[in-house]
Amino acid sequence: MSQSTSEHDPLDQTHPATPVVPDLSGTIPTSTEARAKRRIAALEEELQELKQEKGTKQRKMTYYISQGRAIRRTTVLYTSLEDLIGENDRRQDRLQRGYLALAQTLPWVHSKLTNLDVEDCEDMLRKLKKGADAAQGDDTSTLKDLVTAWVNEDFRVSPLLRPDSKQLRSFVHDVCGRLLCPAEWDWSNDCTEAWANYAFNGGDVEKGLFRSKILVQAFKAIFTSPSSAREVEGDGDGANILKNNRRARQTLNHVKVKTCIASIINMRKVTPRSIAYVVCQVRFALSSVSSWRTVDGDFNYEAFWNNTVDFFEDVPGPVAQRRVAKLLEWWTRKVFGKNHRDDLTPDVVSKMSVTALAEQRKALEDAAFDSE
DNA sequence: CTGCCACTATATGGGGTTAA
DNA sequence: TTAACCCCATATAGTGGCAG
Repeated sequence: MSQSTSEHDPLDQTHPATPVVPDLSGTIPTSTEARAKRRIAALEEELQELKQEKGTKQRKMTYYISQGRAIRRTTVLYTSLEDLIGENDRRQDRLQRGYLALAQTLPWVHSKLTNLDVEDCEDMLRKLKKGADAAQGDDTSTLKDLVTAWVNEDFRVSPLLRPDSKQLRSFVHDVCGRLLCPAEWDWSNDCTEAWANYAFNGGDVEKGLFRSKILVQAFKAIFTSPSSAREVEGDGDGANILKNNRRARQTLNHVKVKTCIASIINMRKVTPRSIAYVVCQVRFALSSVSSWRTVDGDFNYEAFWNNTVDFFEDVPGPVAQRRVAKLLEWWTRKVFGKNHRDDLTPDVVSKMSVTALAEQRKALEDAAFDSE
């Protein structure tokens, strides 16, 4: 304990109780100097790599052409390369939205990146990562216990799941297998942890998607409290976050309600990325693997996470957009209760700021390219 | 290819701390 | 006092380098 407190920089004034979310719409994401330093480091690395495989540059044309021969054979038959690259750029937006999500949860990071020098910056990021991984591990272990309890309770399974061992989970176990099974497949007619009532409606893929009880339970266990997860039922609201909360709420909320993760990290509504996080955690808890791996057999967690985030953030049209917004509202109501106000959080993630960041990134890359 | 070693990431139990 | 968050220590699994 003494160690972690002593590590706090006494000059560190960026630990405010009520952080101010920076306005990213018009500003440069990080200080030009710090960014330049990082960029230089990256370029130097690149240069070294290029030196090692010299010779490719002289015969640029033939090299490109001969390399291009592989594309139809292995990559795409009809799609134009421009479309392909455009698609990749679109996916890159996910990273930028990620930065904005970071700025939302840790508003002080933005200015730190601007003001600290490179070494302090690296140190900060290392520590942030440490905390991030630790919290993830904690969630994994709590869910390992809780998920067994929920599955045992709700499905009256005959080989009861053991909280301390994952041997019997995954597809070995009928219920786990059913919950894990991809929707398009058929595991005794109904599949997948994500769906409401665990039934997948073949006609409308989205119907009930991301509304299953176990997901809500897991979400509440992580973001409000393990005990609050017990009170998830049917279509009711999650009005009782904690018994302890009620009194505090009645006396109007000047005082912080009992600490739960959501209030600690200043999360006032359910976000796409938090759902994606929970979905992956639950999927892992239901599986039989004992250690996080990006790829588990045929299943790729990273792709799974990406797809989930894109489902919410990268929405094709206005109709789907409305549906997704509805779903997020449903989640927020489910987790925080129907009287919950979420309009206190400034909406940093605006189209404006994403565009601004995209332009800046492009300018940066152009500059780097020109300097070669 | 195999065995060994070093290193990193993750899992997990336990205990400290805190808010109500 | 209790529930729950947070942190630490330790064990274990995965990874990569390297010599034989």
